[in-house]
Order: sequence, then C-alpha cells, then structure tokens
Amino acid sequence: MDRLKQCIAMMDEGIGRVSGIIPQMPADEARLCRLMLMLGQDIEEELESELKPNKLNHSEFLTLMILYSRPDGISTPGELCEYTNQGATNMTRIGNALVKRGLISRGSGASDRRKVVIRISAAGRRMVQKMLPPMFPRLANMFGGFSATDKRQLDRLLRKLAGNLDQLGESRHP
Amino acid sequence: MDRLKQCIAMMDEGIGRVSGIIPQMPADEARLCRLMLMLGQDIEEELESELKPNKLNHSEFLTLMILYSRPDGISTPGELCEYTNQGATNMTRIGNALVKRGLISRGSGASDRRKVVIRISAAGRRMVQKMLPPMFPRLANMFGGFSATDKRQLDRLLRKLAGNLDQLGESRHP
DNA sequence: ATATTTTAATTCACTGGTGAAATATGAATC
DNA sequence: GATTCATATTTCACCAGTGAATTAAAATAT
Repeated sequence: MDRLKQCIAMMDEGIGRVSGIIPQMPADEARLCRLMLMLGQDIEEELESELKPNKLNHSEFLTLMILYSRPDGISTPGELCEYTNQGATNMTRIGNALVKRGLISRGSGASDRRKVVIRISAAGRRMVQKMLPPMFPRLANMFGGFSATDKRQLDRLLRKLAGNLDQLGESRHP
Repeated sequence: MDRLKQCIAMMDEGIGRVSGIIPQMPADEARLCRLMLMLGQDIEEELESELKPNKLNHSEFLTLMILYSRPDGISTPGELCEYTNQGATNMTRIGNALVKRGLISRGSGASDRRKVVIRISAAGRRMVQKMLPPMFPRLANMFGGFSATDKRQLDRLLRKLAGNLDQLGESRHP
C-alpha cells in the first residue's frame, strides 16, 4: 500500500544525494519530471486495469474513443496514428484487432485510394457506452479533494508544460 | 510540429462531444486524466531519446540511477522492482543487460541467500556522471517559463494526485 | 526436527510496440 | 506522358515487458 508515496519519498532522498554530488543539476525540475513520469505510468496502469475486463488495451480503447467522439465516426490509420501517438505498424495491428471483434470496419478510401477508411460500428458504439460509466467513479476519485481552483491550476500548468514539450520535440525532429 | 497542442485541441473537442452524449461524465477530470497520460508518454519519449545514444532504456537507466543515489551503491532485485515499478521478470533481464555492460555487479547475499546483491560499479558511476549533465539543459527547458510559484503549485498538485492514486490502487490490490 | 508455507529470483512462452523494407497510389517534374 | 518523388499502409524481424510455472532458501507450524 502507498506504493507511489514510498517511491516519491525515495526519489526525494535520491535527488537530494545526487544533487549533493552534482550541484549543477536542476533539482526541482528533475523532481517534477520524475513525478510526471511516475504518475503517468500509474494512471496508465489504473486505466489498463479498468479496460482489461473488456479485453481492450489502452491504444485500442483510445482509437475507439477517437472514432466515437467524431461526428461521423470515421478516420484513417494515418490520422489515428497522429492522435494516438502510435506508429503505423501498430495501428495496423490495432485495426486488425478491432475489426476482428466487429467494433470497427475498414473500407477503401473513395478519393485517395491509398487511404483506408476506418469507421466505428454500432457494436463499437455500444461497447464504448457500456464501458464509460463504470469508469466515472474512479475518475472522480482520482481528483477527489481537488478544489475547482486546484483543477484549473493543474490544467493550466499541464497545458503550459505541453507547450514546452512541443518546443523540445521540435528540436528533436527538425 | 506542435504535436501535443494538436492532440490536446482534438481531445478538448472530443470530450466536448462525448459529454454532450453522456452528460454524467466528469469532463474536467477526464481532461486532466488524458493530459497526464499524454504528457507522461511524451516526457517518456523525450527521455528515451536522450538515453538512446548511450543504449540504455528508461528502466535500465532508472535502475542505475537508484543504485547511484544510494550511499552504498547497493540494492537487490526485489527492492529495485518496487521502486522502478517493474516485474521481477524484467528486472532479471535488466540485471543481465547491465552486468553484461559492466555497469553493475551481481553477487550472492550474505545474510539471506535467496537475495541477490546488486552493486553499481565504478564504470556504472562514470556512466551516470557522463550522462546526466547533457540532460540538464533540456530538463530546464521543460519547465522554462515556470515561475517558482508555478513549480511549487505543480509539485503540490502532483503529490496530492499521487495520494489519490495510492488510494485507488489499494482498492485494486486488496 | 520435520513438514508446510512464504519469499526471491529465474526461465519460458507470449503480447504490445518499433524500425526498416516492401507495396501501392498519388503528386510533381521533365 | 514517362519518370521521379512523396505519402499511406502493410509485412517482417526484433525489443521490452508480463503472467505462469520453477527452483531454492527462509520462516513458520506441527
């Protein structure tokens, strides 16, 4: 129990010692970065554990949600790659898996015949509508004790961080 | 460019539409949760891209850093599993990889002979000291434009979130 | 003391995801 | 209008991480 708290305590100590040895290290930033990584992973695990009973993994679920949230229920592998941040290779596999379960259909594109049109099926919509409500309580608990201001602040800071990460990313992929 | 920003814009629209269909959804919490997932992944990628030139992956690097940050430079597979949040299986592989590169040594435990003692080597310490400084500029940029207050706020909110996630986790693993 | 249960680490078979090459269509250039 | 170049998807071979079973050593119960 309290796994994260323990990991964080040990990180705080560790960063303290390391910045004793290497004082140029930006210790506050390192801590925030580690926190983001730890919480991100933990939330991912939490999510996967909620998806497991429905035998979907995160990227399959996300793909399905994007289609569900579209007015027309349609997209293409390439576009889904961008928004799910998955490689094309894996999107092919995800498509195969979802088609096999009848949650989406794949058809040839009309205008550009290189593109494949992916469309959520009625069964896919039902699946989403069945899966979402049970997630709401845990989702609410995740931010239990957060005031409206806390949530606004967190939202603001995360979006600001996103802007910086985009900058960093651009210098990686020139 | 601006990959994250675009993903976030599309998420905002998507959540808007979904909460039109399913109004019980806690939309603010869903947004924050998605933001944490997206940023967590992106930071992970950023980190991996910095580690790649040294042919270490995140979990290998983290393992090495934990050992480095210990006063005695020592741990055991089991303990490293807890703090890296990796399964024992994978820790065996990580150990193999790091031993093969001479960054750690593995020895039999004195008191409890089931436990394996893992110790960072001089080469391991040198590797860490070589790798860290080049990461500092990007780490600083990640939080560029964050005031001291912004950083304190973010730290506070993330630790609060960690507490909630520990609660959630306990109900999963009873 | 011996038998049982628990704990630590490893091995094996598998899943999810990636990079490089292949295929096929479309767009641009000569 | 043939050739070159760019884009969308798929296939193949590989890497990282997981769950179930295995081995060995402690701890506990009988």
